[in-house]
Amino acid sequence: MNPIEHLNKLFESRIRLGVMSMLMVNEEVSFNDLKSMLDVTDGNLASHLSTLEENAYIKVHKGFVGRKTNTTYSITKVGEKAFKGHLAALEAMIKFTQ
Amino acid sequence: MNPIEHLNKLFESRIRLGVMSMLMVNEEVSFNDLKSMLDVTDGNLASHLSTLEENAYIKVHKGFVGRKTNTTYSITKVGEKAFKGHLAALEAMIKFTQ
DNA sequence: TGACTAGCTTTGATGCACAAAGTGCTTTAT
DNA sequence: ATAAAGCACTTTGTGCATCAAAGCTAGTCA
Repeated sequence: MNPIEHLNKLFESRIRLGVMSMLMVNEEVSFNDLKSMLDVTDGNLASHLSTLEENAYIKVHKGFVGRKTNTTYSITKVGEKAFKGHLAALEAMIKFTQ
Repeated sequence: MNPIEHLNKLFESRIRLGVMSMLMVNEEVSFNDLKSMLDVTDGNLASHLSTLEENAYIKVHKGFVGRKTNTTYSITKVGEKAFKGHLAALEAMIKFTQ
C-alpha cells in the first residue's frame, strides 16, 4: 500500500494548507487576517487564493466594514470535502508510521 | 496562532513524505521496493533520496542479495526527529480544524 | 491635495519536480 | 562469448510553482 497516493496535490503548499485550515475553523476570514496569520506577502497570498478559487475550494465575498472595502473568504462544500479527504489521507499515513 | 509554521519544508514533497513513512515502519527498505511502492521513476526517486541524505535524514547501505547489488535505506535519528516533528505539526493543524 | 489602506495584478528571478535518456557495472541467459 | 537485462544512479531539459517586489486602481481620511 502506497501511503501517499490519496494526498491532494493542491495541499502540498503550506500556504494553501493554512488558508484551508483557517477557513475550516472560521466561517469567514478577511484577506488581511489571512495575510497576518499566515505571515505572507499580499501578492503571494492573492495568488494562492486565486488557485483555490479556480478549483472551487473557496469563495470570495467583497463587502464593507463601515465604509472601507473588506474582502472575506469562505470554504465551499467542494473545498471542505477535498480538505477532509486530504486530512484523512494524512491521518492514514500517520497511523501507518506507528 | 499560525497553524502551519512548524511544518517542515522538506516534507512538502509527497515522495519524500512517502519515503520517510516507509522508513519509519521498516528498518530497511530497498531502492526497488521504494520505487514500486511509491510508484515513481528511478531517477526521480534517486534525486529525492539524495536530498534526504544530504540533510542526514536517511542513510544508505550498499549490500548484496545473493550476488546482486542491493541498496537499502534507513532513517537516522535526525530524520526520525524531524519527521516526528512534522507529524506533530500536522496533527496540531488537524486538531485546529476540528 | 496628499498620504494611506485594501486588494489585487504583473513582472521577474529562482528553484523544484519530473520524465527520459544515458552510464557503468554486474548478472543471467543463450 | 555475446547478448540482454537489472540495478542504481547521473545528466539533461522542460515546464511549472513559489515568492518578493513593484505597480496599479479605487476608495478613505486629514
